[in-house]
Amino acid sequence: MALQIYNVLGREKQPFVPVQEGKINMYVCGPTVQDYAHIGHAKTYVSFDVVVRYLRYSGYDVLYVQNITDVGHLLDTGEDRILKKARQAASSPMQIAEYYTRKYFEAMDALGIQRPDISPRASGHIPEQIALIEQLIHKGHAYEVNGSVYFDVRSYPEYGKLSNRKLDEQEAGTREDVRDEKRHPADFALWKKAEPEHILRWESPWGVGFPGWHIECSAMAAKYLGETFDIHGGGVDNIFPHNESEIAQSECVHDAPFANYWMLVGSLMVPDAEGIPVKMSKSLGNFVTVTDALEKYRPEVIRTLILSGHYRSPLIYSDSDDPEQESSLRSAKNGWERLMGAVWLTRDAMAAAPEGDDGNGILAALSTARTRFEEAMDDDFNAPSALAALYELTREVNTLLNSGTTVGKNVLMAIDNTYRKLGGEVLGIVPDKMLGGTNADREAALIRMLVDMRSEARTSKNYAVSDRIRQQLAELGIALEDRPDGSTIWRVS
RNA sequence: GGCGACGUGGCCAAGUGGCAAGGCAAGGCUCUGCAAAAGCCUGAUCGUGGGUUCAAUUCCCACCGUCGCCUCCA
Repeated sequence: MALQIYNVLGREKQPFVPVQEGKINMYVCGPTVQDYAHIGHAKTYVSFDVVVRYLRYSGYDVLYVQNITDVGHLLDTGEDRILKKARQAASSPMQIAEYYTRKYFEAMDALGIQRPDISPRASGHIPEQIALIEQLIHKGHAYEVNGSVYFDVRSYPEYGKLSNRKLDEQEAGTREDVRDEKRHPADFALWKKAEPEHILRWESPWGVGFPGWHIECSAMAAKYLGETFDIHGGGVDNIFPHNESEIAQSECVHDAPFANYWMLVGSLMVPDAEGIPVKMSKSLGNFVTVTDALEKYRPEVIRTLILSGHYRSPLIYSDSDDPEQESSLRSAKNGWERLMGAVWLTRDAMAAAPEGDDGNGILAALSTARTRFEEAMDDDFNAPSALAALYELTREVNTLLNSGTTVGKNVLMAIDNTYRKLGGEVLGIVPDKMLGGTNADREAALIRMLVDMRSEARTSKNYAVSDRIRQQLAELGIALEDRPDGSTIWRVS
């Protein structure tokens, strides 16, 4: 089956047809770098990471652009967020933005998210934004008032087509101070005049000021991907006004469709005091940073959790050390460990396996798994269904490898390759190696040595020694498992 | 109030007009020096009430409930 994508523009699953055959231009709204990245960001960016990985796996040449918004947005009070933060920290705004930009990349890297091909900064594209605004004014879609420029929503009849909103049904804007300047309450700022105390400021044809929130995405998407590109992604919470306004600006400037397919990711939810799920967000203060989550769980586990739900659905994030309490993370961890158990078993067996095709009955299961996996992913990137294909394969692999029959090296390599491709390359939940770091090989050899010594102790029924080795390794996070054939495998727990 | 999404076994979660994937948890079993792991077995009238149909969890209507957006948010 060919790739189908649920297009928010039209609200239906559609066959995917790129502008240029074999090539995909894709833009995803990035973060505003004004605080640490939390698990909510992780959900969105892991989801698109897997989308990009799968598209590449499918043979597409993908150009993936994700912006960094570092010019700040307006607060209700009219105060710039980054500016406010800078004042608190007594640093310059760009210093704050740079700090959180670095932290953002660190967090995403740690989650195994492949970097976008281009991560353009809004602050580095002020001229492009000004150029767009000038064109909008020239074409009658925007107007200038007192050094600020607003988009005239009534000049664009399609305004609201993404979020299904009608102008006359919207509540009037609440920002009293700016409402007077607007011709229509739904008009939004393209350029804002900077008050004297506002440090983030740039020269423009309308005086000193700073760009509105939505224009940077229109400017950078057009610059790197062209007037019309294939996929635009982001979180659903930005469907209005942000995404809607991006479309309006871009289509009015270029007189061409902006993005052909809109993919919006469901929000990450966290139970409140009553156990009712609410969106994780900075303003509610109910967020868990990526860094904190990674202190307790491996990145692959967090990815597994995120992929256990469809990208469009909200996902409940919960964790508790109390075994009686629900923990979606613990669930994900246990499932992931079972899957990885099969992977380690396969790789471990490879070292001593005879050449040949013994046990090649599993090849049919590998083929089935791959087919089911691809069918799931082709169907609007149905990761939970794809994951299920991997879990079913895992049962068959475990059965084979625990059956005591000989399995040839070629067959083991085929199994490993399937996990590497689907679980590693596409989903990013199957690491290449058990251990990371520069001394990984040496460490593995040392562990192997202890395992061998323990085996000798067991053979001579010196269980006091063998159990002590196992116990002490366990305390270091290395779990040993004795196999029916007398061998022992180890893994990081 | 407007717009949108959703309600599937204890929890999470796919899915289809025709006997309801998968994961976690629980119980039983097999294997085992112990441990661990793995495998097998056990469970759902798919929110409620109508309607369409030979047949609905799947389509339509109503209702109840939950969440999101409408203000900064991925």
